[in-house]
Amino acid sequence: MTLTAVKGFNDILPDESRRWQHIEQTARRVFELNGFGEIRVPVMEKTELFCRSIGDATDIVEKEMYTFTDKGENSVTLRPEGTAGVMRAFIEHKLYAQDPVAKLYYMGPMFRYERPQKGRYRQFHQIGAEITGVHDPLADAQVLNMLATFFREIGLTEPTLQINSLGCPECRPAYRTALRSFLEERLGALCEDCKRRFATNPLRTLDCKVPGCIESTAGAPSVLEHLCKGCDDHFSTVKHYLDLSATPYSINARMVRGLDYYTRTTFEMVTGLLGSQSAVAAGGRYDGLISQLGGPAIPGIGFAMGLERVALLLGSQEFTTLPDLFIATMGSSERDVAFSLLDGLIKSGVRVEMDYEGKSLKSQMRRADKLKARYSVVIGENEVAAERATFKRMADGLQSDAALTVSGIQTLVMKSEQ
RNA sequence: GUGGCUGUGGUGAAGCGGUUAACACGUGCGACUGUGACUCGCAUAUUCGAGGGUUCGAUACCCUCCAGCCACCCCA
Repeated sequence: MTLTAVKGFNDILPDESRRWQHIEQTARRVFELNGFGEIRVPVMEKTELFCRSIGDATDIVEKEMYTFTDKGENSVTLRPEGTAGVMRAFIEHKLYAQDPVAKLYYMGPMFRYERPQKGRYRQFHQIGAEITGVHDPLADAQVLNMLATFFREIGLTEPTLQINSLGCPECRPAYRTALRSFLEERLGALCEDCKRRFATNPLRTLDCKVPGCIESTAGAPSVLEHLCKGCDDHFSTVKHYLDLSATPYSINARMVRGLDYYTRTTFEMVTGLLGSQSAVAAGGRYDGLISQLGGPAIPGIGFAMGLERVALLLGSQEFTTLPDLFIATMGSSERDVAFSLLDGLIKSGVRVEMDYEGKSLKSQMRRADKLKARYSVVIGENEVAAERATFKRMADGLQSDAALTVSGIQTLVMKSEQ
């Protein structure tokens, strides 16, 4: 093995790729039904965009970005997430000017320089959606409901919705202070990581996995009890709408997000089936982000889901399409007829296969079987002369005679579809 | 960035100092010279992640490196 892919960058082979297409198509259908339109933004942005949106002090920006200087001496970065780029485009094209409410979705590769592990790669893929311009909790509820619907449609019951509110710049500082003084008293009992978190990001101690920390922080003050009137009302209304739309959820007051821009509603779709990668999709409200990026003071809410993780949850479900017909030929003179048929049938929407290399009939039949073709037909001199052939239904070996023409075969194949 | 585990064919793997590197699946061809699936036969790793070392001899033991996986950190 001389030349291999870059660490953490994977090839998606056809079988896997079909599973991905199924996920993408389902997302498109559900999102479009909700009135979202796809936006396609570049995979690379100016580094500054991510520093200003995600937050300079976050791990993503500090140590996980693919940042380099291009030939024009500009610092550019392969996008580590989607929202920042979408919001940059939103502002750049003044989308708010033509419609106060924008509903956008996107899908594509993201890049983070992390140590690869199950469900986490350096190039990974996300499908995300954003609503901008709506303060009302109805937007939160629609986004959450849409996400839940997506998972239901894709056939998964496993990831479950957890919601929380992180408050706003009004009430969060007070909560931070309260939490900090609570932690300060138990600092000795916390793990090394949590001692560090106490200084850098005290909220993070709440989702530490070390048993000792879970125990010591059990009685920690809850964000939800420190919300200001506005945030509290907002959260209640979100819950109200979720109940109205029968969207199942649970409240997790210890849920923390890794990006600085989140305010108020935050949420995750979590699973216990992916080891440590429990978050399959996550997001939240970001009321300050757009203005922070130099745009108008417009609120937003959105989420992103990890395609690799959804694909893992779908497991080995197959999404292959099988050939309708395999054409076997006796000799080289029949291959012209076969190829013309193949061409005509494909053009009329029939999935056909034939042998490429003039192999023995036995080999061709074996291949027909291996490809799981529904029908097979053998074309020899007699068939060409008579313009009729015997078609064999592979499943049970039943043979039937039909015209050796595109329309003749098409009817035969279509007829047996029901 | 830190830790643990693992590296034998297309795949799953046996072998743990001297073997034709077992077996199974897969793949190709044939038995059936105009028909697949079942069965049977043949073929399919000059080589055991790479480089050193120990030894008469190393896939096996030692060292280094590399890769993969999983976990931590963090995150979708």
